[in-house]
Formats: sequence, structure tokens, C-alpha cells
Amino acid sequence: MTKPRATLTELEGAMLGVVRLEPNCTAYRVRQVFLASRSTEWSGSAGAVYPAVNRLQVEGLIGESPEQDGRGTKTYRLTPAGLTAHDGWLCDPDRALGAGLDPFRTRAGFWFVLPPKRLHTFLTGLGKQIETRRDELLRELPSLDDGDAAMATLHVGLQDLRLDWIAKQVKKLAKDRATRS
Amino acid sequence: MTKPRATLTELEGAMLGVVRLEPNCTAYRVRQVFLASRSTEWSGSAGAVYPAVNRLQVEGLIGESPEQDGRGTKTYRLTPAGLTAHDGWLCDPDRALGAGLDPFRTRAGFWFVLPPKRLHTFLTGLGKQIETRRDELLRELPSLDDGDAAMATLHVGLQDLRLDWIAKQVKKLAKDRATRS
DNA sequence: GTGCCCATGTAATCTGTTACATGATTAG
DNA sequence: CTAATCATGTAACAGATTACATGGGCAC
Repeated sequence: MTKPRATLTELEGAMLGVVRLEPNCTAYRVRQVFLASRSTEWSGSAGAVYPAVNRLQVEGLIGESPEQDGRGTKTYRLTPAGLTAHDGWLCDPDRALGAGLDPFRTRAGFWFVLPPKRLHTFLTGLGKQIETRRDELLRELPSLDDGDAAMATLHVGLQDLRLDWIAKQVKKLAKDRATRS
Repeated sequence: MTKPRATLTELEGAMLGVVRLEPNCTAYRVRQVFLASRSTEWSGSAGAVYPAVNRLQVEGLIGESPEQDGRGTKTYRLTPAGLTAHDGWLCDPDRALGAGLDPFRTRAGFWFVLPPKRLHTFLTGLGKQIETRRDELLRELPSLDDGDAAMATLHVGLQDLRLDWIAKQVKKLAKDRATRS
């Protein structure tokens, strides 16, 4: 147990959350959760998870539960320090307020460099795909539990936001074309 | 000029976009744009930008413009290959569709582990801060040009989405408290 | 001439990715 | 027995961060 860091990374915070929700779970189990998560924020790669678990243990935020089965399987739970750290991560307004990284938003700042016709075609096609995804999400929403449902709701909202934005841009493109002629 | 890669990173795409919008700009200028951007997606750190510029040049996506001033200042513009690559990056539906990394959304999946009272306090406080930011953004929106305005609009929409979500959660928390008593 | 901005870069470090390697347990 | 899944890890590599180092030009 070395000195605790000031802040957890997003991955570490999420990992602590998984262990918190499912005490005595293995590192492997944490991986599965990320692997299965439809939001592809992290790949849950072994090369990220195992080193992170070791970091968190060295820093005293998680601890090994007494061994259950005969083989080397290690299961973890949050230590009191880990609980405090995770609460801090959850309730850090500066982090929570951040806009994050949105590939749609990033591109939106540059799309207008494209020729209007091409942009129109692309955006309408993209809109169709977004609708499809949105409906998929909406369909699986009822089967999700608290946490996943909360995230999925925000996910759907994001897709709606993008759809609205696209509709507005497409309308503007149409108007510009009318004006030009 | 080595063989071109299949895909550009988000940072590289954004950098190509900056150079595309402002031909014959310096690497330093690209840094300033990221440094000044209110969305803190990238820090525009020297250790990221200069190596990326070199990568893009080696791969033939940007080229040095003939030197203008006497000193070593290098300015860049997109090559035809760079233009094609950037168009591909802009119009890649798989990338554009991604949910990205949203610290709010990540936390939303875990917030419900907190005691209801603490969660209520935190969410209402967070809501206030989001409103403040939203209004700031809204105020500077009219002064922005095309690309920045497009991004800022999405930014505002994201804050609105979060506010709605928070309002819904807070209402549910109040109802739960009423039910429990 | 002093301090500030323009401009370019490197080094150490951190964290993530893919791909590989290994072995135990269980279901058919 | 054998294939899949559980389980743990490492190695090579990629990309970003901070901090440092350097130097030219310009305003006061």
C-alpha cells in the first residue's frame, strides 16, 4: 500500500464500481462486464484490467477476499479506503461535468467543409442508422437493471440529440440550396 | 511517405481538420486551437501534436508549404491524399455513431449505489452547475463561426439532456422517499 | 536588454491496445 | 477426451501527458 493518488482514472473508477456492485468478483469477471457492455468505452483488455487491479490493490483500494476454491482464483472487494475513493470519484463535479470525447461532436465541427450535396447524403444516411440503433437500445431498455438502465437512457437521449441536430442541419442545407437557385 | 494507415485517430482527424480550415498554418497554431477550445477533449500538448504532425507528413497526408519567413517556421497544408483521408474520417459512419467517452454517463451507471439523501444533494448541486455552464455556452454561441457553433450546439444539447436526466432521477428519489415513509 | 509570445522539439512516464502464453475446470 | 470457458498474466507497441530545453522576433 503506497500513498493514495489524488484521482482515479475513468477506467479505475468504473472498475471499482463493478467490484462494488458485485463483491468478491474476479478480475476476469470485471473484464467480462466491460467486454459485454454495449457502450464500447473500454475493451476490457487483459493488458488494462490486470495491471489496474494490481495497482488498486497495491494502493489499498481493493483487497483480496479469503480464497474460496482450491485453485489460484483471486476475488476482490473494496476496502474502506476504496469505498471512500470511489465515492469521491462518483461525486467529483469537475469530472462529471466534462463533455468527454464524442466522435460525432468532434466531426460536427468539420462537416461543413464538405460539399453540401455530399454532406446532405451522408447526414441523412447517418440519421437512418442512428434511428436503428436508438430503437434497438429502446427495445432492450426494459430488461436492464438500475445502473445499466440509467446509462442506456442517457445513450438513447444522446441519439435523439444527434437526430435533432441532423434534422436541423439537413433543413438548413435544403434552405441554402433553395436560396442559391 | 510510407504506406497509408487504414484509419486516423480522433486527434489526427481533428488536426487535419484544423489544417484544412486554415491552410499554411503551423503546428504551433494547431496546438493553440486545441488549447483554446472550450471542450477539453485534447490538451493540445506539444508531446502529442508535434509527433502527430510528423506522422501525418511522413504518411503524405500533409505537406510543408514553401517557407515564408526567414526562420525555421514550418507551415503545412493538406495533400490530395490528406484531403481524401480526412473526407473518409469525416464520413465514417461507424466512428461517427460511437457513443464516445462521457464521464457523466460512466458515473450514471453507479450513482445509485450512494445513499439516496447524498445522491439527491449531489445531483441537485450538479444540476445547478450544469445550468450555469449551459448558459455560458448559450451566451457565447452567437459569436462563434460555423464549426464551433455546430459543436457548441451539441454541447448545449448534451447539458440539457443531463439536466432532464437529473430532474427525472431527483423526482424518482423524492417519490421513493415518500413511499418509504 | 528584458520579458513575452511564437515555434519546435525531446524525455520520462502513464495507460491503454492487441496478441500471445499458460493452466485449471467443466460440459458434452 | 476434447473443446469451451474460467482465470491470470506478460510483451510489444501506440498514443497521450507533463515537464523540460531551446531559440528567434518584437514591444517597451
